[in-house]
This record gives sequence, C-alpha cells and structure tokens, in this order.
Amino acid sequence: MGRKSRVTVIGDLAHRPTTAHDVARLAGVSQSAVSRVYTPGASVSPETRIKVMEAAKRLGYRPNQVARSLITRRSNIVGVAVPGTENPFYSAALDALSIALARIGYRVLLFSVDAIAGSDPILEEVLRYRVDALVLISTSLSSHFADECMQLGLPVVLFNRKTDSGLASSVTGDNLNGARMIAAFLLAGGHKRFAFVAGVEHSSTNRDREAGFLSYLSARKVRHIERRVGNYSTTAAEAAVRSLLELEKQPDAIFCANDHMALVALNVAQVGFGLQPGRDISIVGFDNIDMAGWPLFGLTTYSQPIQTMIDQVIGILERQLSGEAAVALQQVTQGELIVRASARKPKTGLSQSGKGWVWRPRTEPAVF
Amino acid sequence: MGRKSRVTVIGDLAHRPTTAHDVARLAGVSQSAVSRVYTPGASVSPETRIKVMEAAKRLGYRPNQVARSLITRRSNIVGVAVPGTENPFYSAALDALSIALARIGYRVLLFSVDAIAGSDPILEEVLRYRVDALVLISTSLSSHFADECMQLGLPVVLFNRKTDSGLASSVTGDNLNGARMIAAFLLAGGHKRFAFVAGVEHSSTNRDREAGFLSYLSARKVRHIERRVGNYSTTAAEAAVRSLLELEKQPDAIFCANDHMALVALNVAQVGFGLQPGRDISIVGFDNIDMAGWPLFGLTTYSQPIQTMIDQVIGILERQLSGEAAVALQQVTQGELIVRASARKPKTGLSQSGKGWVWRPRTEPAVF
DNA sequence: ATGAAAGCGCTAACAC
DNA sequence: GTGTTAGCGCTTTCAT
Repeated sequence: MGRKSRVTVIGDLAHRPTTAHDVARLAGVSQSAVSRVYTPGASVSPETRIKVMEAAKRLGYRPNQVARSLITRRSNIVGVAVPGTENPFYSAALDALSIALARIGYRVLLFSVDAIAGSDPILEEVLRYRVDALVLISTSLSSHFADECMQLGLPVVLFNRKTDSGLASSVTGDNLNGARMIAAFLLAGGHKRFAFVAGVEHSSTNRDREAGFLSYLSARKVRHIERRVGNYSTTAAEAAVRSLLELEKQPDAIFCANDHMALVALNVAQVGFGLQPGRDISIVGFDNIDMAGWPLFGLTTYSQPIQTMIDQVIGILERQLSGEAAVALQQVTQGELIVRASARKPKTGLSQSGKGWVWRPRTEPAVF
Repeated sequence: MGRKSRVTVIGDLAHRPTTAHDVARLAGVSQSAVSRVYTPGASVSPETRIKVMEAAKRLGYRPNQVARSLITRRSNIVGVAVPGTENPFYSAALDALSIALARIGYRVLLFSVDAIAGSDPILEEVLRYRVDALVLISTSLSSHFADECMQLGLPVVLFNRKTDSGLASSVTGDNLNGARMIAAFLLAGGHKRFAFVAGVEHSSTNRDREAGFLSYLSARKVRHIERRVGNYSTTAAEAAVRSLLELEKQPDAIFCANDHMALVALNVAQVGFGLQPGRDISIVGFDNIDMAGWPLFGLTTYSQPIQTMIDQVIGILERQLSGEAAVALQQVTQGELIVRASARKPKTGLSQSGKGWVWRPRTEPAVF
C-alpha cells in the first residue's frame, strides 16, 4: 500500500494530520501510552504523561474522535431535529439544548426538517453517523421508525411533542391544563365569543391545547367556538386571524395555539382592524417566548419553562445513555398563566409572581 | 478479544448493529461487494446489487459513516458556530445554512458559543471530529486559530463577520455602504440630532456600520452624534435607547446597528416615551429580519439578503472542499434600504421594489 | 505502568 | 465485475 503512489502537489499544505503514532515516536513511548494519556482514568506515570503531552503540543496533535468512535461505539454526538426556526421558541430550545449537551460532553448534529413533511428519511441519514441519541424538537417520527430506534437501543426524546405510540420519551409543557386555564381565564374575563387559532393539525401539541380549551368551554355551555388553522406559521396565522376579525360576529377572545401566532394576531388586530387588545379584544398565546414580554406586545400567555424542560431532556438522556433500562417516560412540565396587557383581566385570581402577574383559577380546573 | 467476557444482560436489546460483513454473508458475496453497492459510481452487476440490497433490507443494514470517514478522511460534516440565538437573524441564517448544506450532502455539527467569550476552546473540540469545514456565524476566531486551520487545510468561512487577518473567507452584507445610505436617508429626511446604538464593540460588523454612518455624517458637518452600546442584546439595547431618549436634547434619529436592537428601540420609544416612530422620531435598523416587516413594527432597515449570502457561503465551501487552492475571499453582498413606517420619509429617492418601498440616494454615496 | 497485538467497520488498491 | 488484502487511527485486552 504505497502512500507515495499519490503525486505530491507542489506546495501542498494538507499534510496528513498528526497521529498518536507520530506523538509516540517523538516521545519515545508506545502508541498505547499516548492513548492512555488522553483517556481519563487510565494509568500513566507522570513522566510518561509529560513526555507525551510535550510531544503532542509540538506536533499539534489532536486525537481523532472518528477513530475513537469507531472502536468505542460512542460518538458523543446527539442528533437534534428542529423544524424551521421561524418560531423563536424552537430557536431558544435548540440553544438551551445545545448548551446543556455541551456541558455533559455531547455535541449536536443538527437537522433542519420540514415541519410538515416526514422526518424519517433525513433521520435515516443521521443514524449512519452512529449518534448516541436523538432529540426531536417539535417533530415526530413515524412509530415504525421509533420501533427501529428502540431496537437499536438508541434513546429518543421528543421535545414539545408526543408520539401516539408512547414508545419514545417526551418532554412537553402542560398543554392540556394550560389551555384549560386559558379558557377559564377568558371566561372569568367575561368573554362571550371565543375563537381558537390552531397550529399544525394533528400535532400532539395542538391536539392537547385545542382539547383543553374546547372541553373546558363546552363543559361550561359555551357554543359556537370559531376555529381557524394557523399552522404555527406567520402567513397562515395572519390569514386565520384576519378571517376571524372579518366575521360579522367578531370574536372577543382569541386563543392562539402558540405565541408566535398570537403575536401575529396582535399585529392584525391592532394595525389591520384598529382594535386595542385587552380592551376591544383579548388575545392569548402559549409558550411565553421572550418577545411576548415586549411592551409593544404585552402578550398574555401560558408559559413553557424552556430551561426546566431542557433539564428534563438532559436527565432522560443521561439515564438512557448510561445504559439503564430504556423505559420511555412522558414528562409534563407545568407553566403559569402570565398576565399582560393583551387580554382583559378578570377581577379575581391575579397575583404577583417574580417580575410579573400570573392568574390562577380559584380551584384547579376540573378534569373532564 | 473475547466479546463474550461481558455478561449478557437478560433481555438485552442492544445487539451489535449489522455490518457489511453480515450483509455479505447473507447475500453470498464478498464484503467489498456490499461496500460498492453503497458507493456511487462503483461497478457492481445488477444481480449483485439486488442480492445485496435485499440482504441489507432484511438485516436493517445501515453503512457506518464513522468507519467510512476514518478511511476516506472526509466526514461530510461542517462545524457551524452560532452565538446565542436571541437575534433572529442568526437563527434564520443557521436554518438556511443547514438546509443548503444538506442539499450538497453535508450535515451540521453545531456549536452554540458565547457571543462575547472566545470560541477557540470549543472549536478545538470540534476539530477532533474531523469536520470538513468550519462556518462561523457572527463569531470570530483568533488569528492564531485561523492560521492553524489553514495549515490543516480546513476551510473556514465567516458569516456576517470578518477577521482582521483576512486569512479566512468571509461573507458579509454591505455594512459600510448600508450604513452610509442610512445616514444619507436620515439626512434627507431632515433630521438634526443623530444617535447610534452600537452592537458588540470591536465586532467587525459593528465597526463597519458605525464607520459608515459616522463618516458620512461628519463629512456633512454633522456634529455631536450620540452613541450608546447595545451589544446586540435586548437588555443592553433597552438601556441604551432609554438613556438616549431621556436626554435633554433627545435625538430625532436613531440608527441601531441591527434590527433586533431597533425593534427594542421601537418598543421603548412608543411604550416608554409615547413617541410615534416616523413622526416624532426616526428609528432605523440593519438586517431586515422577518419581524421588521410586521405591521406593529414597520421598521425601516438596510437588508442583508440571507439566502444570497448563504449561497455564497456554499459556493466558497464547494470550491474549497473540492480541493482547489484555498484562497480566502471576502464577499460583500449588497442590500437595499427598505423603507417602512419607523422613520420619516424623504421627499425624493423613494421607489417601489417588489412588495415594498426602497430608497436610493441620488448619487452613490461618495467614498471617503 | 507499559508495550505488543488484535481489531472497530469500512474503503481502496490490486489481482484475477 | 468481483474477491482478496491491507490498512484508516484509535482503544483495549493481555503479558510483562
């Protein structure tokens, strides 16, 4: 196997990177000694360590993680799928996740997937990289795929989404109760004509938020709740809200399935229809993204505490990566109904919390 | 090397993944035949191909990209560094980049780095993964590090940032002319008291935007330009703008070094000080992020066409990855001054473009 | 504590 | 076109 067979380009700077062998030779030790120096907890004498580290520095040695992964069968990489980051909630989540993973020694192999289309083919690709785990942010995978991952012993955590099968672990906000609480809040505010702007149909998140909202209201004999689909996107949400506000019987309370759409709604209501949120109409979102707190918006919303949720993801991952029995678990994180200016405030139930106001129903919303 | 030495856990599902060998045996061919089936352009007979693919399907075979990378010395992975994604411009860029890279067969290994702190140590880590290239979004690397990458033959592209050394390629918007144009625009609008809200000090982007703005104005005998630092962050920008508006001689025109800060400024001016942008005060940004076009904001801004810029990144990458002489090049992408409601409109120079209005100076801003 | 040797799963000559 | 063979750079027994 003559390496020399390849013609040497004149001035070729792309030398072969330094290997542990090179370091070993320079340090006058064996290659395994070099390896041990870079293996936490291996037994190396101080002298050897010094010699190796000096040689390594001189040669600019960087252990080849690829070779290491091949043998250890751990890449220290977690595959992370995110939908397009139009929605700031996802960006924030990705950010927090990436930082949290870095802290426990993992890198992120990123996959931007079409929110609507299936993510299976691209995930198929990821698996070739032997990622140690998969985190899917607001993206589902077919149950068939989930099965395969489980058989491979590959931990999968869904963030802000659940699977029907329940095979994979999931971390979500309290969609059901949050939505109920929003319904209760709007009802307490004296509203009569309700509307719901849905996110992506059939997404578990939308399903739960819609179910919570509608079931609470219909149990209180509220009828004729208008419904539009906003797909969690700017353009669809704008059309949805516009169509609602053009109704003869204009709704006086709109619950948008996430903050991003609610902010769009705020724009349409104010600029397009001259309505003042909180007075002429109430608009509520879900997520509590940063911008919801911006003065110009002042969006009332149910919070999903990203950091807490990410911590739970990390917890699940650590447990599963350490080789424990991979029991799928569904974590639900409670949030709070953050009260700002975009919706009429009920007379009771408000209390100060931290730097803002929150609302709590007199009694916990009943379960239906 | 007894693999059996490890105690087999009862119900252990983590089998050894299928290898090319397993497939070969089942298909009754050699292992290299299997390899060839998965190598585009290799010569395999139709029969062999069929046999292999069937065996592969039955066994759920997935080629091990790690092993492949070890020998080919190409990981098909690009390391991408992003600062925290508080600024939507970065999220959008990451998104577009990730999609564009996927199209040419590359994955993204992500690094969320602290915008301020040095990114070198974490990048050091990345190199162990033998990434084929590095894209740094709004993040610089020390020139020492750049040198090392060049010696390694590792292509580095800076997005929205330049290095002093000019060793690495860069793709940026037209910061200098954009900022000049903004100055000209505000001057044409009849403004007298100017202010600049800077981003991160010493970032090349901020430096150029500031230089363009200030030099244009001072060449026109404008004196006493107020300056605050907003660090591209929400909180710092808020304080900066607040301090400007509390001035006895309140500025009547504020240029914020990016859109994100300009949106914050819009919030502060309207809600905090009861000023109506476009009438009482002019606020201009830089980037033209999606939200700048939202009705409630209507931010006048100089655009940085993300897709075009990303295409340029891809172009540079493709050229360098194909092994061409790695000449660093600095690409500057022109944008447009998008005119919306947040700033007073000059009498002349406006024209319709696409779905909005743009402004162009009568003559190109002179070079100083 | 250290070195020798055997691979991890694959690609790439090379012979046939 | 296909099988054989020699590694890619590392970790991990196993002896010493």
